[in-house]
Amino acid sequence: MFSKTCEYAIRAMIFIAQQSKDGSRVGIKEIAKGIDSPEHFIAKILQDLGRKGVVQSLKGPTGGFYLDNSGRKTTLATIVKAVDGDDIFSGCGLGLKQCSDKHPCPLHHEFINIRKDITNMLNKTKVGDLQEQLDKKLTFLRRD
Amino acid sequence: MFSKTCEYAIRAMIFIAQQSKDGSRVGIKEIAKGIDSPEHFIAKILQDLGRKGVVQSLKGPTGGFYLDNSGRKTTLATIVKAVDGDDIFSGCGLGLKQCSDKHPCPLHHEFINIRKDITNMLNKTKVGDLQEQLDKKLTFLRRD
DNA sequence: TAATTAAAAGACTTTTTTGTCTTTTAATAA
DNA sequence: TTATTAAAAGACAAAAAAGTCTTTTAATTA
Ligand code: FES
Ligand code: FES
Repeated sequence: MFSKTCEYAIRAMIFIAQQSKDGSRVGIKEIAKGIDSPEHFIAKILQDLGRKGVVQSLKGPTGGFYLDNSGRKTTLATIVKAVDGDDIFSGCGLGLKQCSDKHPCPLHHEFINIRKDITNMLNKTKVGDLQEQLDKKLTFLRRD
Repeated sequence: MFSKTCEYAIRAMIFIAQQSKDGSRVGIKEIAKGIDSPEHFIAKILQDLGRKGVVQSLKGPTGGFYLDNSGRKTTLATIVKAVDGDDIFSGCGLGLKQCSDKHPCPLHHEFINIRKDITNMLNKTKVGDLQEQLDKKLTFLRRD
């Protein structure tokens, strides 16, 4: 469904939302442990998201990654688009060069319903909402 | 959603169902042209599906790939499982080592609905059904 | 201001996926 | 039964994804 990069990105964003809700920042090492990802790999992913304005960061002592209140309203769709592009939102399920109602592949009519559900889900789900459930220990970002 | 290999496999299966419905066989070159895929690549994919009993073939002159009436009832789920494994049917959407109701990731409750829709769709859709729509020129396997 | 801290940047490696090419095997037809 | 045809098999190669390591830059703190 999503690339490994994108899975890590989403998990990291939720973790950062949680750890920085009091206005503090969280470092790469803590993030990597918190979501069980390779440290340098998630660093690169977050740098990329930083350049795109999806996450915020600060260097130096007491530095790290954080999300402000508006960042916590970021939708999963924003993250997925930034990392994986918009293939999942508009690409053909059977790999035709483009998806089209006028020139549909055999799976088109079934597929666009599912694609719409995925799109709706990603558009409506905000990082902050997921973080709240995490706070209540209702969900988890790693398997211990 | 699916790997390139799996996309080609599904398109090839539908094409073979169409071209062999009169009891004849269709060669690799024709299949590659018909679905716009690399010739040697789809050959390997179909050999693999052949070994797994998902498609039938015959060597020599007048040889090629074909599907009998029972093969035409093959579901997309069978093809997807044979090629991509069952990640899409049971894997965690955020990449946790395993998906579980007891230890759900933040996306779990939203994700299992979509996964169920995908599973239902793949289980109910048969190669022969898709081939019929193709015959009526309602759908296409390539973009010209 | 100098030392320290932590992200940013970028080069590099490994693994997986995707794609290509050549040789072998098995079927048919002359 | 020999020549021909087409899939099977398997070795390679290229590209993309995933992961690692080192150096640089920009903050903070002493
Ligand atoms: S054309 Fe394939 S999903 Fe739309
Ligand atoms: S645990 Fe992630 S989808 Fe079920």
